[in-house]
Amino acid sequence: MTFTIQANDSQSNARAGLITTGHGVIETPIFMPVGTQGTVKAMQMHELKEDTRAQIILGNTYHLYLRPGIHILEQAGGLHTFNSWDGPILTDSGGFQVFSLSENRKLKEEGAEFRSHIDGSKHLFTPENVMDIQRSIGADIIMAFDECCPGDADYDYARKSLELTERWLDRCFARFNSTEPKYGYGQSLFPIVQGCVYPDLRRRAAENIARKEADGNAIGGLAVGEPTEKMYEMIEVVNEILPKDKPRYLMGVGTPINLLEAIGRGVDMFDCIMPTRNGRNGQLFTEYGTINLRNKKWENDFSPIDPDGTSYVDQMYSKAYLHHLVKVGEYLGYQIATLHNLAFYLRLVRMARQHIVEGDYCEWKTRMVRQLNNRL
RNA sequence: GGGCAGUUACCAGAGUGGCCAAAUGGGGCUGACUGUAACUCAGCUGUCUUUCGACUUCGGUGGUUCGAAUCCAUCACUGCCCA
Repeated sequence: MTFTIQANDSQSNARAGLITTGHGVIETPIFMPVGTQGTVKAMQMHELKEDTRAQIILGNTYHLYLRPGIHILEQAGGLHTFNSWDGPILTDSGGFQVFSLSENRKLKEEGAEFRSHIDGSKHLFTPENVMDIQRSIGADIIMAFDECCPGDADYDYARKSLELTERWLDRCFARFNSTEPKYGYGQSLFPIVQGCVYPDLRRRAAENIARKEADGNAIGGLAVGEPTEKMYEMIEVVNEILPKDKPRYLMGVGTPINLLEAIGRGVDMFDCIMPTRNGRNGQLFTEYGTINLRNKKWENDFSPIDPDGTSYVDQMYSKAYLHHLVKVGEYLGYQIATLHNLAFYLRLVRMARQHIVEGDYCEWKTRMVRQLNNRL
């Protein structure tokens, strides 16, 4: 995997670049749709590729390990052939499930012991087997196994959590470096900066990770309950230290405004469930603010879903029709809303990229943030 | 014509003397959702009031009772059964 920077913004830390993987090139900054269980919910692969113009999607180690199971993915020849997505894939390590399934797990030095949310069965995730599993899934970018520390953790907890994550990281690299890809194309391991909202912990974590000289670096443990300003502050602290010539991935973030703010602070990659889940729950994102489709006000608004939208659904269907589909719970409603939202997120990062290249990113961002804040 | 069962809020439906403005679903309105245990979750849904609270309700009317959605009488309507 290689990363080349094509343009730097003169007024901010924003940059436009190209990531080259075994499954093609990614133009950054980029948003990566989340496809936890081997599918971006409600989306066909051709819709992802042609209509939302996604360039890379996510999968999740924890979910894919439970179902369909690693042996099936190996028999299939990896996730790409299994799900028919021929572009790049990134897998999360299960570190986020250490956080979100915290009632069903036990942390130990060796790893995290989980109870399956499906059948209650016990499983142990270690840095080593998480690397092996991600080798078997065959993602182009695989993530270190970490503890995603809650945003409101106290300093002592955050420090201990970070120390564990750092010990796990060394074991991740040891395993990763002593194993080979299984399907004939390269894989890259991204370490994850933790440290909660404490600048000194974040700095220490970033310095440690910078020394690993990984193909790319991730910032985790943000947007997990801390104030947004803290998140921005932590991104600044960390990006001072993380190598400038490697892609930076802000995990799990976020709102359209979060993306623009983070891009301005030097982040290149994002993923978030927001466009997909919120879409299924009736929220649309547009350049002029968010729309709650369930609201009565849309029942007789026959204007297009998004006159500025680039996906065909934006012009084809009216807000009133989509309001109806969402209200009655029709599958098509979830599909249209998801497609629109993903297309919007991808268009947003393309616009960001273009303004970085053209050199007016900051002015554009200021204008956009004001609009995006609206509630329509 | 006779018998039986029933009539509760937008709908369905519980409640059969005080703990009832009345369970629970659905529907409606609003909100939440940030590396997906999420097509999920939360709040509100008689009237007035920000809250406390006040007021008006359980087919109609009239009773019994300190007190009635709940008991009695009667009328109306609905369903089923027998002629």
